[in-house]
Amino acid sequence: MKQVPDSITLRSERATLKDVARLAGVSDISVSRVMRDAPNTSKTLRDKVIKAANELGYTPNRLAGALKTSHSNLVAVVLPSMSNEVFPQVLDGIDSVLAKHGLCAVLGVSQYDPAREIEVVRELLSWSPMGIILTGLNADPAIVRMVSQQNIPVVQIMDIDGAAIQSVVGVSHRAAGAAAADYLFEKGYKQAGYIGAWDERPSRSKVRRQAFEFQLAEHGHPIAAVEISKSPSSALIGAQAVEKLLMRHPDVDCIFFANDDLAIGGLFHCLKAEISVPDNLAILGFNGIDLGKATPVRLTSIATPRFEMGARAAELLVRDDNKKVQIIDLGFTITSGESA
Amino acid sequence: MKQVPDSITLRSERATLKDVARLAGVSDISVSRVMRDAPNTSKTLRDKVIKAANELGYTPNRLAGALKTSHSNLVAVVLPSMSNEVFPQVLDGIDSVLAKHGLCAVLGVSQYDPAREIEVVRELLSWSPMGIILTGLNADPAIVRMVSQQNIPVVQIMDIDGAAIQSVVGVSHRAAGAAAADYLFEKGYKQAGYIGAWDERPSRSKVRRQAFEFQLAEHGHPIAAVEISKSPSSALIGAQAVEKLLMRHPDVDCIFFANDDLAIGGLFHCLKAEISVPDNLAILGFNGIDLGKATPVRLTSIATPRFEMGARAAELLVRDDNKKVQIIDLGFTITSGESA
DNA sequence: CTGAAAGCGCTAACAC
DNA sequence: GTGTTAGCGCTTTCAG
Repeated sequence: MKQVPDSITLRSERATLKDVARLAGVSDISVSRVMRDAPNTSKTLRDKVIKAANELGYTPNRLAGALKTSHSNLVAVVLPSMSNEVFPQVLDGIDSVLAKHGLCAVLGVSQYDPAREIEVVRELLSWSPMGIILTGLNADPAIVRMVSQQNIPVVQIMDIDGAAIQSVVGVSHRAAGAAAADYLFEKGYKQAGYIGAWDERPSRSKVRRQAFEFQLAEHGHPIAAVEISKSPSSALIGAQAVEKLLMRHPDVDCIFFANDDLAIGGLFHCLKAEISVPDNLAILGFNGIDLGKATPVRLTSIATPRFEMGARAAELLVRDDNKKVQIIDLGFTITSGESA
Repeated sequence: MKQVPDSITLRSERATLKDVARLAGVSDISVSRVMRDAPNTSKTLRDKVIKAANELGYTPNRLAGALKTSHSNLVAVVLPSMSNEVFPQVLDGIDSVLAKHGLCAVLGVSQYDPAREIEVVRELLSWSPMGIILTGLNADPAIVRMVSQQNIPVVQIMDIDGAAIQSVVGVSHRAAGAAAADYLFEKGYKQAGYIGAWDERPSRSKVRRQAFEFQLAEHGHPIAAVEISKSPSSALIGAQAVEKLLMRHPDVDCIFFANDDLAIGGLFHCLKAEISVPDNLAILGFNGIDLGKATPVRLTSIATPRFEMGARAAELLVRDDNKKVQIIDLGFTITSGESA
């Protein structure tokens, strides 16, 4: 089959460093040096190279560069879910810092599936990222092994209660659960309920609930009712759960929710059913999302610094030069709403 | 400086294909074939290779593979923002499809900054992604040039009103704006207001507003009030904007919002200020987020298929084999709430 | 300050 | 079915 000669077709293939070198009349390596802002390049050389590069619309091929140097500007980010607002905000924080440093996030979403998480990590590591961010501390041994072999910085986020691979940026969910119990106790509530969702797949929510229950018992008022939905969290599920819980336990005077989505749904249910909040029923959320500041009855919640968590994790990756392992507890704050 | 001999230290460097080949007693290429499920490999060979690979914890180096073949399993995804719930949901849809095909998203967030978007695209393209997903149709010429040079499938999402680079998956924001006007007109409202935010940085919102205004005028009831906040969208801003707008234009009987965050904030304001919705003021949102289904007064909104938009875009990238350019209008639906 | 040579780890194209 | 050869595009030596 006769082909149209390449020299005549104008369809420009991606220019390589060699092309730039030829056009600029210098050697390959000089182009490489200029493109990387390496030292030892004269102004005249730089000008020639940059002119040629622009003319060709040259984009360095990071594949080749990274292969040679065996480090890339990619950062592997493994998150369990994208469907509530928590992890996008964490990712936003991560990206905000990576962007400043010319780094790039490669994303893996495990959907809370441990087997899938292993595959995702394997996949991401095959790109020789310069670092990896994992969610949670309960990483599978296979994951621990893989990331350790790569000799790159590892930061685990969200949680600080447990054994870390290297560095950690998170909050104590055990402490948060206990704090919820303390808060409600101090406010004088005696019949606490708890509402969760998605069968507690996010294991951190389970830890919070258990700490909550434990601390309630310590105060002498053990938990009165627990309602865990099978569905993923949403306001609608929260509303339904409150209705269900109150039906079975009308004496409950306060509810701690696994997250604000559920809590806001619960709040909406009360508004509609004319249950006075917090007088008839107090509502305490978890996460401290912005929306809670705008509800007719402002939501009281345990606020976690999600954006900052991502940002700090990314910062740890970036300047891991000297200082090694760090455990950073970002803490939580109880936001003063009107619902509890 | 004397170094500890490598042969004595146990710190395992990352195993290469060669290492596996040596251990398995076969040639490099055989390992390569097995790892890629390439044809022409006997069962015995496969067993030997897989055993050796597992023993060494071998992970293929995609950098090298992609360099050689000049196509990777990376997909570049460029989004303008991560801070509301729209784009995370789109990303969720994208990832859900990519994951099925062993592909991996490399993320770039432009923060609605055109200059930054160019840099982000350049950065992402330098990784030779197998395809790229861009947000919106108003791509900078520099971006058009760069992606065109790469000879990879390009899918632009969110919008369909305009000139595409290749394929498009989105909705017509012009039509959505007009539909909002029609809907409110048919319901009998005569004094429409509009509330937007963030100086209309998401240009699609501006298109909606303009179409809304145009269509209102067509119906003989030109827009009565417009309030565009400088702050990013949030429920709080929506509440404040409604208050401000009503102060200046007490006669307004319905408001179309740039998005549901603002609309829900507006709704909350009305609940608090005891403005009856929709009797005293009708509220129409945009996006159709889940939360609107749980509010005490359910939100009427123009729902867009965000997850599906991402998913369909990813699907176009994956099986772009034969069929070339496609323009997919996913359409919108007016969700029947109680607020308008 | 600039260039020449070598090779990162993998895989297409061809032998056998 | 399996192995050999060559080279993807870049950057790290090491010379000049």
